[in-house]
Amino acid sequence: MNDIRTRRPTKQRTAIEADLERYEEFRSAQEIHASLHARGDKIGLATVYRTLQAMVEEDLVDTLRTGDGEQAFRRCSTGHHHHLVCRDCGRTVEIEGPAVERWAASVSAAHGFTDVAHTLELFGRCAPCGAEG
Amino acid sequence: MNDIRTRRPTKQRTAIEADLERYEEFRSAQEIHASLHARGDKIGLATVYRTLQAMVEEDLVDTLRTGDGEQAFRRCSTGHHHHLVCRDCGRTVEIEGPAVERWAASVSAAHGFTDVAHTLELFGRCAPCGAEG
DNA sequence: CTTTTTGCAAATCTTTTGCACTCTA
DNA sequence: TAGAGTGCAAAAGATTTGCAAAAAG
Repeated sequence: MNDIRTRRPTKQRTAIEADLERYEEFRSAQEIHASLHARGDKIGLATVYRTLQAMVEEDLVDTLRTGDGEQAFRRCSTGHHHHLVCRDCGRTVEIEGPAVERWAASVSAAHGFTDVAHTLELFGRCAPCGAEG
Repeated sequence: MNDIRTRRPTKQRTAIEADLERYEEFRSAQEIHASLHARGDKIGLATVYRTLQAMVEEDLVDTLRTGDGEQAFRRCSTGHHHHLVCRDCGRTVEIEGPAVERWAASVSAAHGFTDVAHTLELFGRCAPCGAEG
């Protein structure tokens, strides 16, 4: 296990951070890798994975699994929130749920659990897709 | 694309349905396959995948991705609920969250989404593990 | 007898790992 | 120079697919 604070600011790492900075939404490691190559940064796929994984551990990026089995990443946004994803077109809406946060905290406490985190994603069909479907 | 209604009730399909019936929680295809073999049903892994996939399309089973990248399945349950899992010992508590269900419904509606499903899991440390940790 | 379903193995795809090499501190 | 970080290719794991054999209608 590496100490997070000893990580070196390499060209690759910097490029990945910059790339993440340019996007708000979740993208798969493969997409980020492609994005980097498109910009001319020849970074190995393995490095992208390793760096992204490290960033997750450093709490610099959020991660989730797509319904497709891919792991997706995005830079940590300021506020903690969840997603409402259209299962047809992939359109994603960020939603905040203070109600859910409160509920999660109280339920956890009621069962004696501490240090609780949660994952919550909503999948549905957005208005446009529902109309044409 | 096959017509759902023309699917034949084979021994394998029946065994998988029976196995799903015996469990309430989500299990990976691999676990279900192992479970079947443990009971003496020698069903090919590919068949398990194919059948499970078909059942998802028929809305007979729910599916989600684990943080591990595996796809998990369970029979469509009568009572919808979530899980509070101890990240140390794995102890799992089933929790119902009418508040969350309501919240999810209203948020979805507010954004014009229909046919919305959600996944919600809580991960923390249970009292015993927190005490000794 | 015709068509669907199965099993097996090979193929895919995403992610991880081994290792020699490069670059930073 | 020593050790962290990288690239490449091979390895792992989960899931899918091709195809001939078996089973259902």
